[in-house]
Amino acid sequence: MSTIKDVARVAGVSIATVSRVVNNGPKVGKKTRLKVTQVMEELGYTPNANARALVTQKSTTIGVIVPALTDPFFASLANGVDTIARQHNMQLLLSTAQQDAESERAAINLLIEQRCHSIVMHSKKLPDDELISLCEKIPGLVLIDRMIDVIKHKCVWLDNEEGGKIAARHLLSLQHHNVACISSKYQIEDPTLRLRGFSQELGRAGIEVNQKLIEYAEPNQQGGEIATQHLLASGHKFSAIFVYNDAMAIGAISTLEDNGYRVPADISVIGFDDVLISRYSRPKLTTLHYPIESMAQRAAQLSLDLKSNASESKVEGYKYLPRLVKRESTNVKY
Amino acid sequence: MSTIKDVARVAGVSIATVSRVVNNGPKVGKKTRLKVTQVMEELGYTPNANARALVTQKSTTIGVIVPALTDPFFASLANGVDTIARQHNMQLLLSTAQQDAESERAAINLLIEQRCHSIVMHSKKLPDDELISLCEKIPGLVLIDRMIDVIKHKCVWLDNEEGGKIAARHLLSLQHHNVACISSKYQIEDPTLRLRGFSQELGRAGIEVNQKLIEYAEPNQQGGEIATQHLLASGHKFSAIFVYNDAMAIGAISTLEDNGYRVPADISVIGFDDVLISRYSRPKLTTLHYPIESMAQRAAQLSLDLKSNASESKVEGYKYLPRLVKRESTNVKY
DNA sequence: TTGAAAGCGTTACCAG
DNA sequence: CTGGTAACGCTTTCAA
Repeated sequence: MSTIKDVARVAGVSIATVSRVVNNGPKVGKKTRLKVTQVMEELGYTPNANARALVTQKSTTIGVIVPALTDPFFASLANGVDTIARQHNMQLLLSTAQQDAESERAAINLLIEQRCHSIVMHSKKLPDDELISLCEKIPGLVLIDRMIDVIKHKCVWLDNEEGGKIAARHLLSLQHHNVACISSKYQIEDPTLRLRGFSQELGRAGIEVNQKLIEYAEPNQQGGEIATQHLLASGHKFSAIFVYNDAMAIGAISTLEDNGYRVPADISVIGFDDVLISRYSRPKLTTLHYPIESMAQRAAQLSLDLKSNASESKVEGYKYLPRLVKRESTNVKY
Repeated sequence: MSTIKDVARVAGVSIATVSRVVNNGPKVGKKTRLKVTQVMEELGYTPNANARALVTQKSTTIGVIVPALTDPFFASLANGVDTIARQHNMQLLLSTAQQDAESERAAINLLIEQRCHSIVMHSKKLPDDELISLCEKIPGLVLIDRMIDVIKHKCVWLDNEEGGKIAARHLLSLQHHNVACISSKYQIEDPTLRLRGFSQELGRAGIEVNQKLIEYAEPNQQGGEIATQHLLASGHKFSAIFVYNDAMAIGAISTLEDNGYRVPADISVIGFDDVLISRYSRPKLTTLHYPIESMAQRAAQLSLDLKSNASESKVEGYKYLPRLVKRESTNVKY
């Protein structure tokens, strides 16, 4: 791979001149510029970004940390960051982290080694204090889907509690008073908050969620199926289910129908996230839209801003609200 | 951000020694090593990958070029590469390309600038010759989902034609003799090959596909809906449809049902790709599994191999076969 | 308008 | 076992 020196030699100029041409620098004779351009073409010269980054101390790369791209939710997240990256002629450097602290730590370290311009990180497992000191060390670091009060201004998150409330209001408006819940067995923040908001709002209407009608399972389709079987087996009556996410909701619907219940005629089901499949399932899923792609764009933009004018940006952080998407899986209680 | 020099100074040793410690090099006194490690910790030192790459001429990054991560198909592709990357302690550098030559060209250039270790590229629009010369220039470049004979050994692709044949055989085995086809209006390689294989195999059974029963549309759900409307409106009889991809197939099913046809009782539908939604749709989609994740892993591994022993590897390239996944949308003709 | 040279943070070779 | 030093490919003063 030819270097700037090769070009300089062949073109009969100094490397400084070549550099100027490459960077569209000013003060280059028209003839020189032409000659150099020609030689670059001829030699197939491509500048070395590493060398550039080294001397300029700036990279054209935005780091992203997510669990895995196979999950459409995280693919959208990455895609959102990519959108912003492209607008700034930058590229994504992806570092995937398992769902454990050690792995998240490794992922961020790799990104630091690469000296990314800035970083958008999805971290559920690293403790607050570690994230806080990381934020101190890395000006362009932004946390997505996580809110830590001290570093609020570097966070972009969803109001999960409000999501639960919206779901509750929707079900209430459809006259459902006996509601079941299917939550994630991994009681990290999100499921807890959603459930809390949901219960609170029902409480305001004078309805208490029967603890026996709350099931905890793996947050996937199968988990939804199992949880629903339990619910059904419990013998308690309910006319609607608030489910932790769409995959579980689809599992729930499938089990419900297998047991002779029609959705939404007999039982209403509401999911969360509004991932792709919720539009393809039958019946189409009523769910809460999680604007992850916009949030990711916001996060990416924020990371860029933080890096450039590390001083200002008095923003309080960005809190997003989920939005009810009424489709077919909920209906007024018959 | 502290550098190797800082560490050396504080630890009272030379940078050469620090470098040895960082790289777990041999010949370092136990005490020295301890001291240095300590200082590194203290200063929060992280080696600079750019500087490293510059001097060692090797990067820890694998480049990937795909259209966009929002498409689950490409997300899986990226994920496959990531899996291999992780096994080798490398990271993904993502460069997204619109579906046009200029954009693909830009994407690959960015990756070359970054001096990735190797590259897995999904390119549908760049002309063969350009890709061929690119392959000459970049030892670690591998093409996925594309087969160019001259550089076969750097390609990983699916046998689309065979996919069409498999679909034909399946439908034939279910006694379907009047079949319609829905193809993509973008007659790039894939749809053409699938259709060709399909027709050929039917031909072998003495059945000719009625040209009036072939529809071309946008390769998405809506396209599938529109194409199906046309099919229905044409007045021709058919008991099965071979659809270009799953999204279109789902659209087809939905239109069919809206018009009073039951799937598969009245009409069978077979898709292609086996993306996530095909398992969630109702009825669950019979389709041809496109092993994109394995293929991506293979491609990534190949790119790594090509780079290390550029000489050997007499492989003829990797051709993958789609596999029939029989679910619920096809059935024997009543 | 151009060139010379310093230096970015590392590695790796050669001495000691 | 340790240190000195020449690269790696490039940008950016400073002079000319």
